[in-house]
Amino acid sequence: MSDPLAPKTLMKYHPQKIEKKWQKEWGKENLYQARDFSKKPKKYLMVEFPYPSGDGLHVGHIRSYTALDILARQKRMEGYNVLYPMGWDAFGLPTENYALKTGIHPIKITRQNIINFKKQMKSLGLSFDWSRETNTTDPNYYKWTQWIFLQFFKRGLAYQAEMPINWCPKCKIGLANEEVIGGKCERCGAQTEIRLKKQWLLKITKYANRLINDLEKVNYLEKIKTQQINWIGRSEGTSIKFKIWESISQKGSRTPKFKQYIKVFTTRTDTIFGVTALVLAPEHPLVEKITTPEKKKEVEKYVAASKKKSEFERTQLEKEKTGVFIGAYALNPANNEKVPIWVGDYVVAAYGGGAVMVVPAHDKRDYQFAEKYNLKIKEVVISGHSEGGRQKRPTEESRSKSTGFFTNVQDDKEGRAFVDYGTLINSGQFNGLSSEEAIEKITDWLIKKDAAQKTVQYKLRDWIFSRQHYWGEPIPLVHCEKCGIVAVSEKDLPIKLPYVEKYEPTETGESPLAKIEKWVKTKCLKCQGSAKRETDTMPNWAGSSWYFLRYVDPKNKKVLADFKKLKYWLPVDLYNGGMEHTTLHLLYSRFWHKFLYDLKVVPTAEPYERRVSHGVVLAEDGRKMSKSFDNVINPDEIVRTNGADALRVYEMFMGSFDQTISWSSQGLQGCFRFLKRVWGLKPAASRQPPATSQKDLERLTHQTIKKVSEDLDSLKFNTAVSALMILANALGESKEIPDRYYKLFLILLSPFAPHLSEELWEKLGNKKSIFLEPWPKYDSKIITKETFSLIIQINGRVRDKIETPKNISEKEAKELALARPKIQKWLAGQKPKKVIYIPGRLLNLVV
RNA sequence: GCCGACGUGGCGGAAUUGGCUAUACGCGUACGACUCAAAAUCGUAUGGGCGCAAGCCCGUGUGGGUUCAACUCCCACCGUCGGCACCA
Repeated sequence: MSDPLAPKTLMKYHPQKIEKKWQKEWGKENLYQARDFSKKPKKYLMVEFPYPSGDGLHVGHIRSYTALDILARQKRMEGYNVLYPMGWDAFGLPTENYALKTGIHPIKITRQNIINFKKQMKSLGLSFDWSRETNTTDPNYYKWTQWIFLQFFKRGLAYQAEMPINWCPKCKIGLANEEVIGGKCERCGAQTEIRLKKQWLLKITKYANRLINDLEKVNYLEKIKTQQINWIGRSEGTSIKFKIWESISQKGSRTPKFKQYIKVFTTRTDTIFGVTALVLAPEHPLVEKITTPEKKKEVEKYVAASKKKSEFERTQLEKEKTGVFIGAYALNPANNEKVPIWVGDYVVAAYGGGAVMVVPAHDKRDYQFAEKYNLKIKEVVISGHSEGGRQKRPTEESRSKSTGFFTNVQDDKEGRAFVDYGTLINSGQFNGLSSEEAIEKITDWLIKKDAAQKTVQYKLRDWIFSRQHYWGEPIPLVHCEKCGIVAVSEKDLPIKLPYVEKYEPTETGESPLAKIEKWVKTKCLKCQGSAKRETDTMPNWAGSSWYFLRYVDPKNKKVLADFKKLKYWLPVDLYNGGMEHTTLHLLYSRFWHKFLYDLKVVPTAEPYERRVSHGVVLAEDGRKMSKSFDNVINPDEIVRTNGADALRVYEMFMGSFDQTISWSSQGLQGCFRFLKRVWGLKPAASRQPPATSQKDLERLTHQTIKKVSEDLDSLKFNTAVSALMILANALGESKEIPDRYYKLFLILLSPFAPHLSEELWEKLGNKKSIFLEPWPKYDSKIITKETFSLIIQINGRVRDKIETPKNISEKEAKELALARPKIQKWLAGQKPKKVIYIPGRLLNLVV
């Protein structure tokens, strides 16, 4: 039985009751609405908007949303005009697949899922500004996605090309290389294959350089920058022309002709004297033209076979390299040697022109290839003084060289190519040069002979932008028999997705939209003749590439967002999301933003000032949460049993924000207990505790203000919570807490556990929300004591501590130390040889 | 294979311009209080070894090194995790 004398305020902590109450209350007051052009300084905080799946909110989402919610609440209390919006990235395959399975229309499913997500978010007390909610599937939103596409098209940055694309036979959809994970479709997991298909592409490569250079302007985590740079993969090299020795292929003809040539890209021009073959990708246009008649059958068979393989299969390093000699030869422009031309599927068509020069002695892949087909191996670089100093393993390589490098490699399947920079041999006039020098000099020499060009290559490829699916933004173009491809008038946007019953993918690989004749048939804008709509749709990356702009002005009908408003709010000050989005999504949205910047539609060159990523939340068993493992944590259930505040506090306390972590139900209970203890703290306005203990409490409170404020700035939420726990423990020790410390504690706790804090705040008799209180400031005078504990070490080991005044001198410290019996014991009569004194820290006596 | 990170109690994790006898905070565990009992709650203890005790010694993956002083810096090795995929 409970204490009959206890007042009503000391009832048990029932989060369920107070949380609903305050969520309603906050909703009424519009506390979280951001004001355009407010005189307060602005702060734009953003989390990645979710894909509203049928599974509902994942506890990983909550980690991210809560973290920035805490910052948003704190920044408001610090006097900022905070924009913390939320929206829905709702186009995409899972919804479409689910719709196909159940027969419910994607529009309906999306609507239901959004309702559920929103309900869940509200039950967590997240302070989003719901008046700015956006949805990528809303025609008023995708009108502007289509508008942006039209600008790309009008400026020649959207183009069609017949592309060898990854084809997912299950989803019946073309995938960008970026979407193929391990040779498998990113979405459904089916093995992909290569197909040729006419596709829309966006010329992201035009922005490659700026996408690298402008990283200097922003504050991303270093590893995120590195990821972006590596993905773009800029490399400077040389494109070398190898003339084709055509006479060899023509029986009877004796005089060699060199009408055509093969362009080969290399970063290792210094190895050109070691070239012993060329290999073309199976897709290379010259393969068909220069293959000799007697080789034709064999080559065709090989090319056909390799087309069936996915890029992943073809490019496995472990896999044996295969190829076929096509009967033709080329001329090495450096030494006029005749080298055989092969076709091999380990060469990637889309990179460097789809042709490589084979230098077996200095490239691992080439070495493997040469070994298999008995090509010549010619050594042209040896280990030695290299001015660049880029040699990675000189000892091993030089040893193998001196003991007969190529005689004993037969049994070494790894290949022992010397791939580092070194000194040139067997390279005519360039012998003796370092690789670095040789690259420059040989390139210049070849350029003079008109046999080479300096070029920059990027790993980054243009973004394949069409999807043959229903649930995406229609591409706003029209195909006219007379005029070709014509842009839809901007006035006619949005081109709405037709509402139909059937939207199954077609066997032909065409979009389901192609079957809807009424929709497809239209008029050409130019000649008024009959025309057909483009039936491909956009990938779901499209809508998410610019949503942060729409939050600024979500209802604008004239432009995608008002320029003045953009100028007020941009850039996004802090953008948080999953590590898995730090290459593709981040790159794509930066690309779109730069394009819009060039059009003077947006005021900044970069969209996000600071980007951080949070770690994944794994299941309790350390595996990924998944229905099939039956280990998914349902947030609704936790809110029901322990309350949103406990869930929030636990998600912040569980570990370092950026690190992967396993869920722990017991950890959650610990945080729930913490809140229960907070609930039970008893403030007392009247009686004051003894002055001394009050002083300690005052100091601890100010220390906590400092700690929590600084930890929030550096996103160290876990240690901020721990500081709050320490303060709560101290408050719990004093029977009656002076109410100003109690209040300060509640304010510090409020961003983390908003409902509980608001409730307790109200119980104190406050009429206004705790979130209208200013964020407290600490007094550094109160934090610092006049005394400190001086560490006394002997030979670097701590042997004693003395509480001394701050400004004690070395001499005084030494005298104090030597007077201590403990120290005398350790010294055993010896005199210190050396004394190290760090003021305010320690005294070390060396004997 | 390449790139990046990391390695601290039974567990999640603190502490790194080198310096408060590393392990804050939380979990777990043990014992105790309350209870007929359990749950909840509260209290105490909790890295290892030796010791009755005072105390001493060893301890941040392993082995070396720099330093008065190393979880923190350097070298080598072992291990774990993440990302990428023959980029010429």
